[in-house]
Amino acid sequence: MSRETSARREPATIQMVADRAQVSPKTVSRVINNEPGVRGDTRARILDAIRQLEYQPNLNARGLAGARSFLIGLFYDKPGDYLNEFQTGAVQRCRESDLHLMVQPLDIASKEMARDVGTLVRQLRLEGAILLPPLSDHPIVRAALAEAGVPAVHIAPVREPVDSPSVDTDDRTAARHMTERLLEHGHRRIGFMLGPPGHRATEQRYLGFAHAMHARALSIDPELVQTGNFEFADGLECARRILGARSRPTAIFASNDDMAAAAACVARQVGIELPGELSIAGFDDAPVASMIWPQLATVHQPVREIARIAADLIIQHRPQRRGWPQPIPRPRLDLELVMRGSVGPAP
Amino acid sequence: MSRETSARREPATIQMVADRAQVSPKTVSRVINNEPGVRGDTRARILDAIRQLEYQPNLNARGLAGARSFLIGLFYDKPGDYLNEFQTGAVQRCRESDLHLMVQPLDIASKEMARDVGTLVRQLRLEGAILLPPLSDHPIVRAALAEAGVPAVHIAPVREPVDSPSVDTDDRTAARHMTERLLEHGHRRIGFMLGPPGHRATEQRYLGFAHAMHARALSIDPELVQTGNFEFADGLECARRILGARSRPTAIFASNDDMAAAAACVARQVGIELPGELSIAGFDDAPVASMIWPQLATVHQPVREIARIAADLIIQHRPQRRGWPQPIPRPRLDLELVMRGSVGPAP
DNA sequence: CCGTCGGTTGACAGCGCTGACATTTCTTCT
DNA sequence: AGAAGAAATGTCAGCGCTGTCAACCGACGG
Repeated sequence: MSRETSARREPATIQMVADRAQVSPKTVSRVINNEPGVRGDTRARILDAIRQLEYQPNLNARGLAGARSFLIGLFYDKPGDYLNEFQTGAVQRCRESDLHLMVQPLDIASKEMARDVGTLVRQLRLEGAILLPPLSDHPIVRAALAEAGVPAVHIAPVREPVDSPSVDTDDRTAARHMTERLLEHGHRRIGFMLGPPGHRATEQRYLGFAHAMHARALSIDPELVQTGNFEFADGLECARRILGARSRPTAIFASNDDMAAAAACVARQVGIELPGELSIAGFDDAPVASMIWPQLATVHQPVREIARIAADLIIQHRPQRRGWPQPIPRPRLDLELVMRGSVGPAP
Repeated sequence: MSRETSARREPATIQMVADRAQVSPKTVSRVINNEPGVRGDTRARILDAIRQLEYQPNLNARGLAGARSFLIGLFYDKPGDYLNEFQTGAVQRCRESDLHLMVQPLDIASKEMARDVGTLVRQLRLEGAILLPPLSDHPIVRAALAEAGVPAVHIAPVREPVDSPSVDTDDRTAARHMTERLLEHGHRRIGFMLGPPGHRATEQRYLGFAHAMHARALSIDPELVQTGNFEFADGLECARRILGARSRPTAIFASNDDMAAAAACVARQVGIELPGELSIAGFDDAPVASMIWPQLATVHQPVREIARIAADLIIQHRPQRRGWPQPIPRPRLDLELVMRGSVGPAP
């Protein structure tokens, strides 16, 4: 018959469903949107018709008529495992509520970012936005979202936004615990690899580290605290500085796994045995943590969980439409240590 | 005044732009859609008005009226670096053409997949879909897409779909070259780690390996060829089998980097020195390849490039709407070897 | 028996834009 | 200058759905 695949049918419309179920389109609409005030048998009849016709409401039409979009935006700076996990969790949660996730990388360096955000947000009429760090602290993004009236959820912001929810993890406590573990293993000279400023993660993790050290009245040698940018390549440099210090540490605590892996690399290069001569701890429990040998002791981040919660906040918020509930929700999750081979007794 | 952020303006409509530019909405529409037949000065006037009003066309309305959606779907099975890179490239290309990317994980095991795809595709009226392996060979997904009449681009399918384009890389040649390098280094007993069946990648990579071996009249010890599933954890098992063989190989060629990393891990565990006693080569040039020590020799995949091409195929296809051009495009990219420390002379 | 009321359902307009086609304006040629 | 044709612009309906509000239904009380 046709040159195209044969089974291709035109999609059903709400009118067709209405006809079949002997009701008005409006009533079908009520059923689709789970509105109350439809008698049980009517609903059943409509549901039947929907099933038979394999009807799928047209999102464009729904959005246009209802001034909605069924879209949530996920804004991120750099791709990576974190994004992957987050995205997975967020998509899952969205699907449960008939929403869709638009991913949008935003170049944090670009000056056009405000425009980008505005364009996206207004074209798509996003119903909400999730900001991954370090975007969660970016004033321009925040402003653009606020101006467009899009409710935003901030993930691990350094400064909690007064008027939007945020989702956090207790990195500080976890870092303290990890440091304590190192101390229990007899380590006293411990190096720390900082992430780039502007990330809550690096701040909190260092604070936890410092807290544990000070609690034991141990001093932190500034030479052993170096700043990286959470990336492996940079971590190499950073690790070389720490391991090249006048007095070498017996342990290094890196504020993420990529940098920890870099430290392990450098150690190998210069012939330091792991974990015999040097213990290394990371943070995040990224895939790489278990892909190197010895495997990295680290702190597990329940990223998917965080994502689900973030998406949930936006979804829950929607029905009200008029600002967030008071007080503004700020869930904070606890973290778990994952001890692995990279940490051993001090030499 | 208001309790919300003050600057919040209602978005402009095409009518407002039309009024301001003293033309009809239709002419504004023409400008927005880059249609010909608008005088230069008129166009300029309209562009001006658009700028002044910061007008952003409502995608829902555009889609509804024009039977479009401005959406391209990216379907994948498992998240990972490949997805990350791909997504990045695809989003970039989409933005250049005013399109948006919807990401959709699809559980390849689930029996509901067909329904999921159908729902998504029909609700969103996707303008095109990109299938990442191994989805690119999934008959149910292919069928669901075809039934909905959504043009699809298949990435590295095992069997090229007759009626849709595909984008490929010449994995076979690259694998042959890599194997030749190993041979040049004096390796004769070489192990190979296969990926899961259903991936073109694993097939082609093995073929290239076998080709190079046979060209030198070298036999392949079946005990040294083990099947993994492209994942690290599984690679550990796989590597143990290979390294536990009666006669140990002097090199291992893994069909992806995660498994190669696993091989490196196992080697370390059992005290085999790298690359002194064992050389390892991977494939993909994933981040982990440079995050372990010694760094992995591997084959670089231009994933973003592939993604851009895939998105481009869909975008280019759109204007015609009536099937793909003949012959159906099947770009195939060449791959480059990245030699790194994990490969050295045979002992 | 009628009025009233809560619960259901429907009529209708319109969301913001574009397709098809009509109309106007400018060129060009005789 | 006038006709014919091309180019530019406009008119109008309608995409598929939902908000608003009106209409309807049956049960109940007086």
